[in-house]
Amino acid sequence: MEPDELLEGLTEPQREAVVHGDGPLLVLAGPGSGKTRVITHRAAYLARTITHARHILAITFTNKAAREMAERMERLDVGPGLTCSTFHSFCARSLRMYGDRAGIKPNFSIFDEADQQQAMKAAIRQAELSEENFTPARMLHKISRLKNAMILAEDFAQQAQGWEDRAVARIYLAYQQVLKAQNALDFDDLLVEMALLLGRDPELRDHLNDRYRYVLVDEYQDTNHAQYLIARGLALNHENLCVTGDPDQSIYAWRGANLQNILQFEEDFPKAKVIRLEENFRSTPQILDAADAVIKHNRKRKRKALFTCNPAGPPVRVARCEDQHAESAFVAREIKKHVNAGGRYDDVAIFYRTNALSRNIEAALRNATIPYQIARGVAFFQRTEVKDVLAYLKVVANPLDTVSLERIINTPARKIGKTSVERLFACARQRGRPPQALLERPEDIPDIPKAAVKGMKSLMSLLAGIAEAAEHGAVRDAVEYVVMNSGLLSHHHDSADSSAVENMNELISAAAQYDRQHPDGDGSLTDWLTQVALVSDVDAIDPEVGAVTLMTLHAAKGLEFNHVFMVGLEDGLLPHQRSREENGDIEEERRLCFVGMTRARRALTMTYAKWRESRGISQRTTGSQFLHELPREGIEQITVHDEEEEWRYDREVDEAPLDDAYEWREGQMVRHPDYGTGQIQALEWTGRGTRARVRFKAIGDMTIYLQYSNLEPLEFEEMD
DNA sequence: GGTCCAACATTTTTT
DNA sequence: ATGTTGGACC
Repeated sequence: MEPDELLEGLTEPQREAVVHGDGPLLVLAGPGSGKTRVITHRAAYLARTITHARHILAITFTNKAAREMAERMERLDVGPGLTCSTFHSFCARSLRMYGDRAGIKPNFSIFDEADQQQAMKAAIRQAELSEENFTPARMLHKISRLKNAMILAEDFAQQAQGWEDRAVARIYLAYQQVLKAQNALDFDDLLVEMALLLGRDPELRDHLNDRYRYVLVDEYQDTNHAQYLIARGLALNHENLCVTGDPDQSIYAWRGANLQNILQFEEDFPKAKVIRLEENFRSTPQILDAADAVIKHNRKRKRKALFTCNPAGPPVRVARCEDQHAESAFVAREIKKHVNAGGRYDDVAIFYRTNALSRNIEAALRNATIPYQIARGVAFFQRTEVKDVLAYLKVVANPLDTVSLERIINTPARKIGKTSVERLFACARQRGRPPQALLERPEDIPDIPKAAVKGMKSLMSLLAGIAEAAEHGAVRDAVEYVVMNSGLLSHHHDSADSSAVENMNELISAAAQYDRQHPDGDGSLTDWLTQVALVSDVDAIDPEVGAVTLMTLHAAKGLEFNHVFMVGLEDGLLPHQRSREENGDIEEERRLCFVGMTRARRALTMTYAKWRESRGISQRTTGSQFLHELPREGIEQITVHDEEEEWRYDREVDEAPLDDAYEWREGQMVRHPDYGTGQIQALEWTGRGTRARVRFKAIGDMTIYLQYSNLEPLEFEEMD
């Protein structure tokens, strides 16, 4: 392919971004503006003209995005040696290669959430604080935020003010000690250590700068400070850093993403060229207008002109449903209609704010025999039996990994009781040696019952067998060896949950697939474990699987579907209640809504339920304020009733102003059990919920919180 | 060491 | 309402 062919069919700004040669480049790309196309064509163009594929590094946030990008670049014939990777896997790989320069052993374990939890419990104990007051989950979150901001344990210990922060600092220090002792890094450490390494080791930095002469970071608006330092460090010498992103799609501030990274790019890199991609090639004008109307309500925002030349499509629909059952049944019915009219299941996606909302939808889809896939890739790897198998392999790969050792030492049972385990760990601490080293001679550990000694010996020979299998064979062989010889198979075979055995077999298949991807024997157990540790929810989604896709709004970023349903558009759900509480950010919720809406190509349906059941109780809801922010025109309203097991809905296309879709609106007549009838004068969304100023006929103006009052909307004919 | 029951919380979003 | 965890009991 000739370089010029790569420019065919591109708009002027797209073309400019593709041909931009050396120097920093910021591509501000609105939703559906062909960003991925620009990135892939740019990489191919660079590889064709001024560099080689092996000097190009593209960093994304999910494996799925990395995989897709690599495939698309391959199709453009970019050449061999290109690196497409997520931040985390790039860091993990680099640290395995170069970490020894910073005292990190190459076989380090990567601790997932459950592992972190265990390590944190140990740390809290070590810091002599109670799990009651310092819950592991909260501490992990706090420490994660600190790490994302590159505040190390030592730094924080120095600056911590007040009793609580000083306690957190002690826990942070202890936690890092626990990880260090186990030769383990958590997700955040991968970034932190890489950023530190780049900062402290100029020689390595130069080496990497020379290897990766063109660095490309996607979704730059979601980078945290550590990721920012990594991107900068990788491009320090050549400044060939191309970042793409959209401030309006920043949805990870809660996880430490720093919007300033993208907003201040031009100040960071004064020579930066800035290109705006504002033409949308994805959605209908109705969808784009609706999304634009919502996002315009954000104050902290740079104005951006979104436009599309796409032909008009059906109106954006807002469906008010009686309750969550009516809602999910409506969605299922609409999907059926779509398919009966010749549409495909994989045209359709359903988004929700919280994972808990998927349950109803799933039930309705199953009921209607609609095939669906759900973005829950990590769930598989969190299954007990899968975690067990992996823990054996992790112990073999990294003998210092005590969290994993503790998991498997007596699973399946080999007569090593809780007390024996405690004595083993106590003895290890006392002698300053790792527990697994003591297991070489279990009879030397004081007060261990004979049976336990025997169990420890059999565990050690099992581990030796796994190590042997891992050394000589493919990863598949090692995994299979664990499943076959650990006793886990029979342990789970007669358990009530028959899927356990299937899952272990599936894990073997996953390893086999990995082996096939590494036919030259360049794969390794450690590498596979890394890959497995870094899978994300969306990674499991196959866009062409012939099924409806279910996912959270967060997971939806970067994807697109012909028909999108967004459910649960309710006050407290989207925007989520938590965004109202301390340091919450309602604007981030609005961006989340914007991201969801702009995933839709042809059709967008937003639903909400008047009654929603959560935790066993049904509660009256209020429509999301974002619905009120939709434009006045081009919206179709649907009311979904629940009538005698027959789901029916009425339509009022464009006949009434949008506000009629909601029972709570200015001018609405209402009845209060104590104050009688009145009219809503004003509505306001506050920290405590939706607040209405009502002018009652009998007593005058009152301020009422909708969710706490038994206010009832009155139909026209009911008014006195 | 395994099973069963009761108490408990339910995590917004995730690499 | 439901799933998880911890403790009591076998």
